[in-house]
Amino acid sequence: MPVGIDDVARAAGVSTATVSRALSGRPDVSASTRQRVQAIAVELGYAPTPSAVSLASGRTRTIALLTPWVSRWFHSNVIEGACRSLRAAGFGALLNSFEVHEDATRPPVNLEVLRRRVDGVLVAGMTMSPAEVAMLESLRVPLVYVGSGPPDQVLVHIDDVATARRATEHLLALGHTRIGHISGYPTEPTPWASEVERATGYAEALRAAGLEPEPELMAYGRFARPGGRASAAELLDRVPDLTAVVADSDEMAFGVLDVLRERGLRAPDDLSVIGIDGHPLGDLVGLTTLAQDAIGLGETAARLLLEMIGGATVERQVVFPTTLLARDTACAR
Amino acid sequence: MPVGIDDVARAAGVSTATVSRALSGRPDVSASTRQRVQAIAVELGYAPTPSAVSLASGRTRTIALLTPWVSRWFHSNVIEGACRSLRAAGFGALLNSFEVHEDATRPPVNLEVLRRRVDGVLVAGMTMSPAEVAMLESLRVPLVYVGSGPPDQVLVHIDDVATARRATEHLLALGHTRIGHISGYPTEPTPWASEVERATGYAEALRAAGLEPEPELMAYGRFARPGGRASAAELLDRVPDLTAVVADSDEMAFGVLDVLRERGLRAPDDLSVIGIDGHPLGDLVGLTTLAQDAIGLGETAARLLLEMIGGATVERQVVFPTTLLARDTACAR
DNA sequence: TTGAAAGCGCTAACAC
DNA sequence: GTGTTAGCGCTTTCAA
Repeated sequence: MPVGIDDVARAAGVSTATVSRALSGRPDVSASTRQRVQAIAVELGYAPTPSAVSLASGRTRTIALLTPWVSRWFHSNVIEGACRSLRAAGFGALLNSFEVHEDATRPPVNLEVLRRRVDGVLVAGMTMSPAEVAMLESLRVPLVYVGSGPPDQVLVHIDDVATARRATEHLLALGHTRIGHISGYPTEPTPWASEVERATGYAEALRAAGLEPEPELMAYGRFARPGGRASAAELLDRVPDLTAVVADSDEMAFGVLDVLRERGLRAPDDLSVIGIDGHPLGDLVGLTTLAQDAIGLGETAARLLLEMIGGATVERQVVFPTTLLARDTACAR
Repeated sequence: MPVGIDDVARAAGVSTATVSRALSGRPDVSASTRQRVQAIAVELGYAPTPSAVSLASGRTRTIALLTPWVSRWFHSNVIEGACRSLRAAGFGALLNSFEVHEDATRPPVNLEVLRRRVDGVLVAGMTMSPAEVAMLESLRVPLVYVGSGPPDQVLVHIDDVATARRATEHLLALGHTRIGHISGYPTEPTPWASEVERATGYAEALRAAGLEPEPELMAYGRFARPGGRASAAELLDRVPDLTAVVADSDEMAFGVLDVLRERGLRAPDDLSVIGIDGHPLGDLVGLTTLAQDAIGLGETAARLLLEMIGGATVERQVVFPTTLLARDTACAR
């Protein structure tokens, strides 16, 4: 029942080798033969068996999408964007998501499952340990990182240092001087993790304004709303004269607003809040934020990956701009 | 460099067949041989080549995830849940998302790309045309639908009729009599589409209260916020005595709130609003809604699919409950 | 430009 | 319980 390459070959009166060449668009086939073979393939409803193609050619027309979550705003949008590019190229995406514990430790990801299974890997919003990076590289397939990644790798991202600096400067310009920072994970040792870079940007802005970043102004919200809430509560309790806060993600900023509501406080009157992301629902609460184009990041990253798979050399870093959406949650002191 | 099955066979002093049997856990191998082979496989870092396994066995240990979007709340959570089950079973997910046009017409999905590529298919929050359903069935692999699907298929979902009825009843109980309904796509002909069922539930509730559902009370928001906004504007303009509205999704309800804000109106004072979904950010605006467990739906659906792939027969329908989250956007007339 | 034939790395009858 | 062997359905040299 399933029609194979030799059914096509027989019907076309050529060898299977010629069918293979004709259908995969290789140059050394006469135009007339190619047309005939293509017509017959369509007529017979022939489609190559992926595993046979992979086994024989070593190519899979599939890439791996590595991500810690799929339902968070950043990640789902990066995936959405990546799918767009992949679809256009007829590539599939093998979704690999990982259990992330509250303390940021994931079970060391077993990337062996990817070996010989994909033509490339897209790492989305995930800080890999050096061991994992090494493992990935041993796959010997093109690699693209989205959001953050080792500096010597192909990376599509925003400028995290500049973005956090800008967020902080926005608050400084409004006259705030006691500004908290809600970061990701407290123990993240990877220097290129976005939270580490954002902390740098925050500190740079403060210093440029003649202020010293103090440990008591730092809290860690693990990029999610509950963490944002806990961090805000912590900062509010610890720093009585706190007037503003920079959250490394909008979801954490929502958590900050939760605490304010619970305590009968209001943004921006009692606390100015600025987030990073441009979550589409931020406007529901008038969240001031620095917006990034996560879909665009994913789309671009997948496109680069496909080019690399095609043998091209691509620019090492693509930096996306960030847009200030000045809304209601930040105001002058 | 890549270690193959015969490297293991040689090192263990057995045949490749035995290695295959030992490693894939088949019964007819002596315990001692199995242990030895396993130890050597680990030592050598052997992992079977997926395409070779698939080609020889016909199994892929991969399922297809069909979804129109990945960044929408419902879909990303279903996917997240499905990934959890799949990960536990060592299965991969091939993500297939589709371009959906504003008018709900998608390019007829070419599911040929799935043939021989997956062991099963999970259809998430996507109304398939009869032709697509037929195509899917011709794949001859287990199929599970999440959200909505043909009644004779395995389906994991909420009771859409009952949920919409309950939402409408909630408003009726508050004294509302002019209640609008913001549905999905205006031209959806598939009887089992959630929006069709929800429209039924809405109508049932009205009739039970002695009211007649009127066409002028219906609008179509395509399940997204912009559509919800347009629908609300339309209803508000068309029905001067409108006092409440049921939105088929929380994202559309957010759009309704947008319009109210733009017009200087407020919920629930000027219009009571109730959504369906339980979007985690609904509480930011106090959205009253009927919540469903999208992650649970995905997790369960994937689990069922895996069981079916394993040869088991599973219950045809799994119906998840829905929870009323009575918050601020709905009040007595 | 085309064909013949040797694999790609594994599984599954079948035989022992 | 284990080995032998014939494929699985393609791609890709190599010859012609």
